[in-house]
Amino acid sequence: MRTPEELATAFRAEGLKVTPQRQLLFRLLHGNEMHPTAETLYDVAASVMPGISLRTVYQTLTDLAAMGELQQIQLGGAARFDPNVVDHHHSVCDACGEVRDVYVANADDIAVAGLDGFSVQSARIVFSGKCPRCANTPEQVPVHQQ
Amino acid sequence: MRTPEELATAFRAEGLKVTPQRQLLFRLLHGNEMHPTAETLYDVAASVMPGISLRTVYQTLTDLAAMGELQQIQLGGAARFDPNVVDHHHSVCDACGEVRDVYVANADDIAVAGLDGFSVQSARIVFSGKCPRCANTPEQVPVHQQ
DNA sequence: TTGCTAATTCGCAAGAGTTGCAAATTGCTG
DNA sequence: CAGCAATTTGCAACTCTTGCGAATTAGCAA
Repeated sequence: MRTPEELATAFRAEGLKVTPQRQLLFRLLHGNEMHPTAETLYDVAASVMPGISLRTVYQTLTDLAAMGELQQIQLGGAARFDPNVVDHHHSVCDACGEVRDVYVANADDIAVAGLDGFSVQSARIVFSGKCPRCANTPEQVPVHQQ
Repeated sequence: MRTPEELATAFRAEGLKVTPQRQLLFRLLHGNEMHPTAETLYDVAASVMPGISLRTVYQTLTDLAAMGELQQIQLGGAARFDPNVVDHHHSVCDACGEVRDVYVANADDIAVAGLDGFSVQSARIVFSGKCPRCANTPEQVPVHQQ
């Protein structure tokens, strides 16, 4: 995702308005590595700007995703949003639900059978397992949030 | 997923009962390559056994998934269920929503950075793009079902 | 600066997908 | 064949997300 300033320009260029709500969300998302859900982001936003609505957060996230500034991750439950649009993948801890970025070096080298004629636009890998923290703490209730 | 007969035995071995509803679902799922949702499967089941409830379909799918007989695929929208538990991955058509099985030969060879300490239990790849049929029919309304 | 207009915000209702619950039913074991 | 625990069902409730309409507001031009 680009900087809040660049996004402001990009939004105006598309005829979209740069409201205080959006500026706040731009700032909260920029460089954010927590893979927040709409609700999580809303909670943080609301603590800074009490009147903001969850509806607006959804709206802005949708806009950003449509502009390719955000990657939307579906893992079951609420969608996660990732401002990191560099080619990368994700790991998900089965115990605590934490999502982290993972970089796969030779992803393009994988040999594939079965997609005859299918034109691949993107490939996304999700690694499931236990994060270092949870690997040592066997029984734990999934939090599904950071 | 094992055969309906083997599943019947396996269920009884776990103290679970083998009801007509479950037997029907076992049969409908065995060798099924359509990656149905719970609702889709329910529709087919109900056409054969009119009284069956959607709740029971969810229940049985959950049981089978917990026993490792079914792979549950989250792509946004309703969950898909795949009785193919051989190591494989999936492609999803952005236009029609069709899900197909994809076999990745050297999936274990991929070099990964960023999962320091994370113990991977499974890796799932989803390829997005256009299926052969939709690649030639540019503008189409997504059906998200077969 | 002012006014206009289209975009946005916000709250609520509604929609999709899924799960909890309790009463009635039914496999399975002895 | 009796008894019990598992299952089935229907419904309500719950989570996540989107549609809608009225009130507000950013951005542009004069």
